[in-house]
Amino acid sequence: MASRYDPQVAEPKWRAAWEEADVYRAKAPSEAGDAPKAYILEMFPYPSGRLHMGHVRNYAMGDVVARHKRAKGYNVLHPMGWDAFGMPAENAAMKEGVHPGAWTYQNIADMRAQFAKLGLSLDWSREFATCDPEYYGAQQALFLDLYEAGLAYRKASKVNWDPVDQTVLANEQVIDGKGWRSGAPVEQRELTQWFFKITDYAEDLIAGLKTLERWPEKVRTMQANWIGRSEGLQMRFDWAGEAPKGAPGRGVEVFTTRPDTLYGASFIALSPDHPLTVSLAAGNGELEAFRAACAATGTSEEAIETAEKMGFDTGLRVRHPFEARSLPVWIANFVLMGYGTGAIFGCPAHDQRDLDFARKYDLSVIPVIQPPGAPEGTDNGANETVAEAYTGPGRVVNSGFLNGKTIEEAKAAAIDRIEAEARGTRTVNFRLRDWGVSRQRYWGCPIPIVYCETCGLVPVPKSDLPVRLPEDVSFDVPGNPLERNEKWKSCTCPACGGPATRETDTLDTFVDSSWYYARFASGEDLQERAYWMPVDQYVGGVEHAVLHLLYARFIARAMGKIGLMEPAHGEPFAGLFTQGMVTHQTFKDAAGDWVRPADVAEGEAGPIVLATGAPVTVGASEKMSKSKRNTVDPDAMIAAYGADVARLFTLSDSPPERDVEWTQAGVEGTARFAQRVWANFDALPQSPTQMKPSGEGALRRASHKALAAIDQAVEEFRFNSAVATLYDWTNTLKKAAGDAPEADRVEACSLFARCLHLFMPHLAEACWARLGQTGLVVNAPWPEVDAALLEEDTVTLPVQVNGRRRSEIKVPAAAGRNDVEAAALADPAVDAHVAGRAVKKVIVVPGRIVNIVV
RNA sequence: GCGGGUAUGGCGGAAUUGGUAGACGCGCUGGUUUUAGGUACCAGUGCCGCAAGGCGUGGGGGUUCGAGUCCCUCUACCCGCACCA
Repeated sequence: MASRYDPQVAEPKWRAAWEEADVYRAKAPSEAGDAPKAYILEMFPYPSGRLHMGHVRNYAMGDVVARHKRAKGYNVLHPMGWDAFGMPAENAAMKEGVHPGAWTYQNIADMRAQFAKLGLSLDWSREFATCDPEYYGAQQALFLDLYEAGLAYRKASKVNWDPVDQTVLANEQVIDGKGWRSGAPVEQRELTQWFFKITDYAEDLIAGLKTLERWPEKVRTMQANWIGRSEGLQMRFDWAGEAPKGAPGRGVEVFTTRPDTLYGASFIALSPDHPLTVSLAAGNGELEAFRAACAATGTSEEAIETAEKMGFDTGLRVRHPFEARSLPVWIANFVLMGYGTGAIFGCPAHDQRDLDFARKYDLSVIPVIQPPGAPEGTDNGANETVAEAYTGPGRVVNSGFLNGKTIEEAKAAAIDRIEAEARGTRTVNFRLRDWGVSRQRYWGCPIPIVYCETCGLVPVPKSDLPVRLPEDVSFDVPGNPLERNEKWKSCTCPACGGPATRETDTLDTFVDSSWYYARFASGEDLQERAYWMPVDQYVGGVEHAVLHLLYARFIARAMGKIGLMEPAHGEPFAGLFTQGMVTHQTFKDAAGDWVRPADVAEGEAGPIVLATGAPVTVGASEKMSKSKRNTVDPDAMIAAYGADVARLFTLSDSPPERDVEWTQAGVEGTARFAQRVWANFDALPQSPTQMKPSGEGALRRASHKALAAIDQAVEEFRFNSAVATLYDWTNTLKKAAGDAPEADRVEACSLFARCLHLFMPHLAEACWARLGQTGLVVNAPWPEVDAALLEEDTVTLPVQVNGRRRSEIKVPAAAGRNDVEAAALADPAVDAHVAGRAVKKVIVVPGRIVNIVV
């Protein structure tokens, strides 16, 4: 009587066995022997309290890689922890009156229990939460080292202020002019803040991208764009005549990437926030009003798109560097203070913004680049009807000593001359700004600095770390509870013992996640850290392409500089894989409210709400979210189908980098697969033979081919293909049950169980035990492919006539070209299509195909 | 605007990288078991055609004995950045 596999019974049993044997603990470097190391890491979760299907997919992928490496004899580190600081804990505190710490640790406990049920190959002995004082204390020490090294500093600057969360945001956290968490329009405020000097590494962070061969091209490009390196010239336009009162220097400094178009310059434009603009505006009501109008323009995508070019003529003039003429100095709303020098020269013929501006204020347009093949004197800008600036390639014209040169030659020549005349220098500019890390929040890592009335800014001595968060805090009013907590705030100065106050800002939570991988690797032991780093395979969502992944690359370099990590590990993640989301069908009722997919049934005239019969409309399959009511609870799926099925489904239907759609029918298919697998093992004799298989039976060939295919697919992150091969193999095993020798079936099942274990570890243990194995399959070595079995004695070759498949022939694999050709020509179906015509050519690709050309 | 990507049956997708297109799964059709529904199992399923055969990987063109794969060109959609001089 065939038995069924019951995951509800089997899964807890095998998890207990793994735990008892402590199978997933990484070996210390000294115990690892000759085994190479593999550090496999998935982005650690925020402890929201509930696991979602996206987590399941993410961790299932990392688990496949970790198990594969373990089976192949690597010493694997596969840790897990919690990215535990952040706003949701404070929001919960405000809403429910619970302490953020209590809320967070309860969530961690809940999620740890959910994680346990998934049966992941995690080494929990290294678990920590970033809100543990041991962790944030070590982070405070790291901060002090950065301060010592000049990589952390304090300055007053305009910052992005989120009025809802009442905190400062980094540039990376402002999306389309809005706070990344609150969605509130961000305001500009002048505040004194802590910054990390990420710009010191701008060049290195760009250069390092080239070495990251196992990163997605997309992520590397996004980072390169974000850092925004551009080569050009910073130069001065000297004042024509008297310098304006209070103007620093001998002229206006501008940055340009197009020094080849200097002869096309027709105006200078300053940012509304340029220091010269500010000084000119003092006492000038009209200019003040202009600046105010510029500041009022929003920073959203739409506002920028539709913003009218606005200008203000200062009446000042500067000299052209190469020609005896002068240019007007304007103030223009489209010039950003935050990039370059906050001033530009305008070349309307070859820059669209400059052209828009010139047309509006009737400034001259001087074409200096002639497109290739254009006749002499072609108008590409001067004519007032031309509305598009020419930015393509060409030769320089109307440009004195630059005439006739290519754009690249002219750039070099112009820079050489400006440098020779000491008016400027070749410069590289970056878009990247320093990372503002101060947050006016409670639930974060306190910045270990005090302010003393006599000594000023004083770092907290390392021996006094950690600076712990106070427990007695209230969240009844908005703002930072640390700021209001006088008892915590006031302290004595470590230097003079006099009265002092603590820094009340905490660190951006992205600081927490930018070095946790190093902490997992070793705690404080730098030798062990050097052994494990870098992370060999990192797995996570693409939404962190510029935030977390850029910060982590920076901090890894900074840790190299201050001796907390090998400088060679400046790239912390040697391999990166960004997985797609889990989506699910959405439905709405007549009122436009979201309806849970589980409440929908197929009615006679389309989908209806099961309970009421009311019609619903079908929406797109979208990322699971509470607001759209299309989430699927992993716990419910584990209860219904088992963890193995939930895990396998998230990997089976789509390539891992793409989104996968959760469907009920698909999950049921996966559950059927699990039963088919078990049926194959259950069909073996009660005491399977221990005889070695021999010979070259079809089952043995098919099994070794499948093994090789799965091995390669897993290696290349093509998990969906590996799963398809497992399905296929299952069908093969079933068909072979009647006729293959028992020893061959046992061997095939043994290979199968070890492949299956990457994806369905619990079921694989049950299968392994059914084979009479006494050990655990998680400890079984990866099977060797018998290469001899991959080669066939006879091959079936398709035969084409004029490129169309007409027949197939069976020939010995070792047959020579002439024999294959003769066999093909002798085939009756081929002969019919040749139809007596003369054969011009026969192409024989050994082992592949025959093509007869007539 | 700049950058990256995708396009294959009713659906998700596969194709050893230039060599039998559609593996595997879902769905669907027919059958067996079942009191019935469901489950399970068996067979079939790219399109047109009774068949022979023809057509077929977003559109058009090219290279080749042979193209989903390489080249040119066009189109649609998705993602990221965006007044960065």
